Amino acid sequence: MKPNLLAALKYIALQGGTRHSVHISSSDLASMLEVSQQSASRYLIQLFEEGYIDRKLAQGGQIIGIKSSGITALKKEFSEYELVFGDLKTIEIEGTLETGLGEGGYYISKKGYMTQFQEKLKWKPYKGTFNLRLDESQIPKIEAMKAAEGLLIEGFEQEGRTFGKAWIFKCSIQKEVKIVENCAVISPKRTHYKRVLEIISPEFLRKEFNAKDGDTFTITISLVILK
Amino acid sequence: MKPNLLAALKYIALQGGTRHSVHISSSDLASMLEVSQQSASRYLIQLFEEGYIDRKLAQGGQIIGIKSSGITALKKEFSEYELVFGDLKTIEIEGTLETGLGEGGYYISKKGYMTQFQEKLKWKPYKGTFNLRLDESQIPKIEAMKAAEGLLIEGFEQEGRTFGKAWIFKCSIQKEVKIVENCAVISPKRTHYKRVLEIISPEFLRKEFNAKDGDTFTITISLVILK
DNA sequence: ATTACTATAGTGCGAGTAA
DNA sequence: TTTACTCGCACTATAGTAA
Repeated sequence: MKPNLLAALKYIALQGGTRHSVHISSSDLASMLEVSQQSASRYLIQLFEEGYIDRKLAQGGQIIGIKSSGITALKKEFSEYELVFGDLKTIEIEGTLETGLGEGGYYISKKGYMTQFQEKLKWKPYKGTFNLRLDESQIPKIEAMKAAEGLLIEGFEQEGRTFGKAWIFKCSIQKEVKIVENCAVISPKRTHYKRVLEIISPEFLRKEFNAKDGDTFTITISLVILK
Repeated sequence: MKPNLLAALKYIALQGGTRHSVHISSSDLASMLEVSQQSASRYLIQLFEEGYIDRKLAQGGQIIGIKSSGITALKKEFSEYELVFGDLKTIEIEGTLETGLGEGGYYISKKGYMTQFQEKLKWKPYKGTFNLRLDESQIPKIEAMKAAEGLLIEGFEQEGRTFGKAWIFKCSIQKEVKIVENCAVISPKRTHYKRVLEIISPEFLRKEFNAKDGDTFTITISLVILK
């Protein structure tokens, strides 16, 4: 759906069009969108032809109702803005399992991290990480997660090396009908963005799910810190 | 700002552009918006020229940051969608005082309504209504209010006449620095929309505010029912 | 790989106007 | 008042291409 048709549809929604029929004239719409009456009229015709609205000409205007496909389009737009500005409590992200380089496992097994995990999560992570590869389309969700505040895991030095700060977010992980609660996503503080999400859990998740590389999982990340 | 420039700006925001600089190429943007690389390039130039973004060409793309005017534009869009789909707790509406026909006063003084007001609001309304005339631009807010659930005032019959159902919403009313809490908006259940908001209060508001017709007031309506 | 210019194709806009 | 058609023109999009 083209942006200016969506803008027209939004105007109808603002008049209450998602909840009941509204009486609108093409010149009302025109002045709101700052286009000519003719263009507004054309927009309404197009919205109708593309199945987003019902319309019926009436005395001094038209009676318009937004159809379900129109509401769907508006909601999709809203949910995108919500990722940027809304105060979301959970985010669902989809990814496919892949075998890491063992790096994640190396890092988390460091005592400096491990003691903090146990203290803050109240459970002891299994020694490896569960790595989900994400699609480009999931970047907005990752960004929304990074904008929230997780539990801070402090960095430390060991053997002359620096191990950086990280945020952790509690999450659940799901494949088909099976769900494992009490997992956590680790998000290194410095890296800008990454296409792989590292998850820790008290369980050995690969075995728990009987999973193989390429399997699709959905994780539900909690953005609120529950003490 | 034109809708398709806003759509481009939203894409940048979804990549995290409201919070930090992001690396984006014109072809990334092009494929998201389903336009040519050339058009996407032009959009970015326009967003820059109109002061919505900062940009700097870089290896394999460009580094883009959204400037405050860009964030303002996006937030405005978000707040409009919020009126339609968000679960708002309060809404602020502006209107100008006008003298009603005495009708509102006649209705609310009916015993059938008055006893319900006292029961549900815990105060006795002053005998008249305070009428604020609204601008067309406030319709979305009125619609958002009507979509919420207020306290239901039952209708009744008297002397062969029917007095209809209505919703009431608690609100405060403000002119400049003076605020009066404990007011309520009455919204008749049937009328489709009206350009006048009727407010009741335990006080004689005109006197309280030393107000005259045409004065501008802001009311803050609470959409959550506090028992 | 990029960005983004020029030139052309095409879409969309709005004035005029009929119903 | 409406809606919405035709039509001319302008703006916008894209192909080709240079840097």
